[in-house]
Amino acid sequence: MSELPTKYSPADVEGKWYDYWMEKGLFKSSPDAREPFVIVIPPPNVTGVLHMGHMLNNTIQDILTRRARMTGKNALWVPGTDHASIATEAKVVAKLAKEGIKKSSLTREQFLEHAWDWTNTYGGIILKQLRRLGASCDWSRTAFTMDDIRSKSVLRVFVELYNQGLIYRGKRMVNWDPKAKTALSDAEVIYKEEHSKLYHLKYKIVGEDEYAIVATTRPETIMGDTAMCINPNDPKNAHLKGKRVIVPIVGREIPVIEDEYVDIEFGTGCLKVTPAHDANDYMLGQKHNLESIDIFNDDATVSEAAGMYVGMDRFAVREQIAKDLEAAGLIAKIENYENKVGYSERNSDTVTEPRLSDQWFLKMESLAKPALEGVENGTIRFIPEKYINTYRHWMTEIRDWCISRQLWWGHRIPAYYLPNGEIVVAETTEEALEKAKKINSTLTADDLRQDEDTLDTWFSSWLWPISLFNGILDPDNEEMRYYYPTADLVTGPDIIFFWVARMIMAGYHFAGKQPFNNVYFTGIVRDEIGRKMSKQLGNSPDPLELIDQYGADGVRVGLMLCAPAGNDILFDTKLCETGRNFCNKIWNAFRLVKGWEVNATTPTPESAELAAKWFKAKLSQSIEEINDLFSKFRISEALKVIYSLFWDDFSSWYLEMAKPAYGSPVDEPTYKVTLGFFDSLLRLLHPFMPFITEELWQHLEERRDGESIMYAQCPMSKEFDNDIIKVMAHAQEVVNGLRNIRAEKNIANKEQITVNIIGNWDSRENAIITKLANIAEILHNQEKDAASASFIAGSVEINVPLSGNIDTAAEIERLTKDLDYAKGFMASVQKKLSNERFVANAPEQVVEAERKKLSDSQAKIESLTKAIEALTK
RNA sequence: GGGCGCUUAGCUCAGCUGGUUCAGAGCAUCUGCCUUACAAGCAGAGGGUCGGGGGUUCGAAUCCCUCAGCGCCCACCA
Repeated sequence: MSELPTKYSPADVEGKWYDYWMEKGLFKSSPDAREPFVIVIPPPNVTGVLHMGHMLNNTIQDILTRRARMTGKNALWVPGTDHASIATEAKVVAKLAKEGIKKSSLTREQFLEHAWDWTNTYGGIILKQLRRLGASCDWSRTAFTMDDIRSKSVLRVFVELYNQGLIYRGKRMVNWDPKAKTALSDAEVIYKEEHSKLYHLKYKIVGEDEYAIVATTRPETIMGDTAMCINPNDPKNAHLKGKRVIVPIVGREIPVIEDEYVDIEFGTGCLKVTPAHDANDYMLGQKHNLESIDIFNDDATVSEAAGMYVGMDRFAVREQIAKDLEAAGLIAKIENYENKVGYSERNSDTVTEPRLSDQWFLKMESLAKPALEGVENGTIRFIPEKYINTYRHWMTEIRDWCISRQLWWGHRIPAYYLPNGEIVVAETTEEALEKAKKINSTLTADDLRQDEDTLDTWFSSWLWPISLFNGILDPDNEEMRYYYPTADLVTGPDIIFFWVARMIMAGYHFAGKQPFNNVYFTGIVRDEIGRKMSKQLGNSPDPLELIDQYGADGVRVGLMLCAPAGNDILFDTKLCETGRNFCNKIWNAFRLVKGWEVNATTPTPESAELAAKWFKAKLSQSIEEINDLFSKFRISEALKVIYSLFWDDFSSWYLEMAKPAYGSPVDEPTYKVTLGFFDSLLRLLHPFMPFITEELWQHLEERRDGESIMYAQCPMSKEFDNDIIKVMAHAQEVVNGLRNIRAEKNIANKEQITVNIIGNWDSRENAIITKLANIAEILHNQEKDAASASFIAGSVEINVPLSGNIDTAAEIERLTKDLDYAKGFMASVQKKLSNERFVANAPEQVVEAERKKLSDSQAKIESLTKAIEALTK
């Protein structure tokens, strides 16, 4: 192996092993006797490309899946994509527009053809990109929210819920996206704080020369005003009771109504009521039986009904009408004002418009109840737990879900209108006709008109953990029984309501059980200065370029090093360097070990034997720690433990102790035990760094065709010798002290030194320090040389006689510094121990520990004092 | 307006049920090394009154109160 290059080259390795895993079918899973472990992927947008958020998310899923596989479970990670109705339809519309084709000039069928073309061209790129990351998904199961099974599942569920009376159609005030020309659910509106203006408009009181002033942020909606409202308890507006006022410019007379909804303190206490364009006004309109004038078209241009400014855009009208009002002297004042403006989640530059329209809704209350219980009673665990609060809050205040969208790309609502206006709901046209015939036997298929709307994308993804196993269409199938409920869900907290909560509801409602046991919420990936990574800002590195540059393993490690659960991730490409460097470290450790010449007759040196004993214990200790961290989903910390185990304990200490002198062969037992350690370390590392570990594991010894570290078992911790760990820790302290003296006294590593040990000494340390600190001779309790340097390790003084000149003054200064510190330390311990209440109240162990501290520090002070005395002679 | 969370070394963060794993890690900085696995490396070093104030306790980074700053989520105040 010595001919191996000194640097690890991911490009030569990653593709090779991914192909191997695929060829040998190692990602595949089917039900068997083992315990199942399932993760379903949060389906990315089918036409999306991989960004850093996906990288993080999927790295975690892969780590969990690979680890489960290595602990004997039948691990399955199911991949798939989401049709993302609004986003995809918007992209297709934009593409057609570029080609000079208007959506309105196409039939639904023609448009869908274009959409499918688009999907087939760009679809699934993201899944291919995931392979570069090393994702161990069972690709043979790749699903799409609009494929056959998933589509049928959606329709089945719609019909079922309709029959259960949970789905209804109604005219409601909904959030409207005037660009996509569709309704949105409440969750799809994002409110942003904005600087706007508060216009104080003058409404002339009929029959008087006085004006009532109304404050509004939306003067353009005055064409839709059908009342003015005051609070009946408002003394300052009492004179308006029963009056009528004239809408400025429009000239329409409207009544003044009274309702306690109005905030007396806001503005003048007068509210203009526009029932068609504000949710609250709509409520007032219903209550007071007001006329409703819809002054906007579906694209938010002014409609004929407004009677003026027809065809203008809502924002242009606002400016124009402000000017016109000003000119007419009907504006009392204009103030700067901060308010929240709603934007469409998927068309982020589009301000949503409250709009009255016929939509389909799903009643949520009964669905929410078991879903809330499942999380509260711990059946479903949230990591981190803080999101339980968020979830509870939303679930208890849940509102009905607007599930219809005025789009073509999606699952068309399986509702059919009869000529008399009645509705039948059925999974297919044939069934619908049958049902319709029961109402009117003379009807034919042509008499039925299917609803034009499609369903919210989330109405398919909420079924994902069930529909992936065909659990909607065939609830009691083998896969459902085996794989459901799934183990872990890994997703971002930003879709806790959109997706997580709804999946839980669907899980209990349709499968009778929770869809998953654990939900791991990742953080949001931000750049070095804390900004969310986004295309617009251009601050998101291209994940594939990162992989080219640092290797998939390097990027994975880089991401995981900064990714504790639930915390945002400030991502810096520097971290990928750390990851890449770690790959090199592993690579070079391997070069060292595999480069050893083995000799069967060489006896095992004591240092190597001790090192092996120690590392064996250290390994078990670390495995325990790692297991514990994994059980708490502290994946980032688990990686840090393994990282340090490999770099510090294995490479810096173990290998240095075990490696044979230059040019000498290694003894066989040491070689074998070292390979064994390496094997264990690779297994521990594999979930995090799949490629390099496979490459080296395959080199470690001859492997059968089809064999892979993917199925090697994760090392288990065994009972370990704590004593040897303590002995080593002390020896390490001594070695560090000696290295320090070398550094300070400029003693080259090649130059051997003599050590004089004063105090109690465990002879096992001899071999270790001799090997690591290049020691010629170890003396015990010898008279100290005047020209020598000392330090204290534990309660032992380590004295190094220095043959050459020594800066006595500097040495005294150094030792005095140590002495002062030790004295101060002892004083604080004494103070504690002389405090009667401490001795009386603190647990025995703690007091005992303090006593030990005291005696240790006394010994230390004694040694230091002697050392200083020796120098001052 | 309600809720949640954060503030520890120059930077990013660990620090679980108060007490030798309590002041830590990585990166950055500085010093010395091309020591035959690794300069993408090795060996050292410096650096923090744990956001401010108060309290509980024998003992507080850790528990409580309060103030300040930051972030996120929810909510129909025009």
